[in-house]
Amino acid sequence: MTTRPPIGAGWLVPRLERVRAGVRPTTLAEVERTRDPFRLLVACVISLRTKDAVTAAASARLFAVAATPRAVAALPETRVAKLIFPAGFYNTKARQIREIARRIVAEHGGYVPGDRDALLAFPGVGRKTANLVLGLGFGIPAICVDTHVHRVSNRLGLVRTKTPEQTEYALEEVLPQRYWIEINDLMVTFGQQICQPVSPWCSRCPLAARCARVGVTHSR
DNA sequence: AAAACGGGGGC
DNA sequence: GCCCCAGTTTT
Repeated sequence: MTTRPPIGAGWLVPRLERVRAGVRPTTLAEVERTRDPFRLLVACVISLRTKDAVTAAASARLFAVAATPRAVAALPETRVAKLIFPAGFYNTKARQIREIARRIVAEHGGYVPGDRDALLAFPGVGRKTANLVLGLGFGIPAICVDTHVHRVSNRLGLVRTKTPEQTEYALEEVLPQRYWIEINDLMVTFGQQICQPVSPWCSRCPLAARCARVGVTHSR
């Protein structure tokens, strides 16, 4: 039984940054270069169970027509649905997006609230979406755990958790707060390019030396 | 904790 | 056909 030295942020983060520097940004990352909380919020809702390229195209079409809560709230639900097609769940999402826009206008003076509980109260918004909006849109430290962040964190041995919410809290203990906002983007890129769900590229992974490889049976 | 939601795209 | 997808909500 060999004890592996713990992976510290000072070791981990520069290597993840190198991975990200080596690849062209994903289409969804381009969308999320915006700091506009409303666009981030809507793009996040659209992204649910939908591939990032489809999400990026869908949100771009919607924002070309309506990019503010007031403008989106004024659109008929069917119009929103047509604009975000072919994102998965497009009917459900159209209703949610419009309802979110309506409530931002009615309850928050037309501006996305920079408050986690207020964001979570919107339909279709969970911790992942709320934390991404807080981090990227408001600069409020938050770790946004999607499937990539959850899988990668556990596979590396950084945390040992069952649910994404547990991962969020565990990562807060492991990572200094200054990394909380960027760690999501870093790990997602890493998870897409190297540490894929099945058959990850361990042979070209800059973290392989200290990876616990939890749950990895086949690799390249 | 597990299933439902609910649908296109890629192979 | 079958499996995947930068989750959320309900049972």
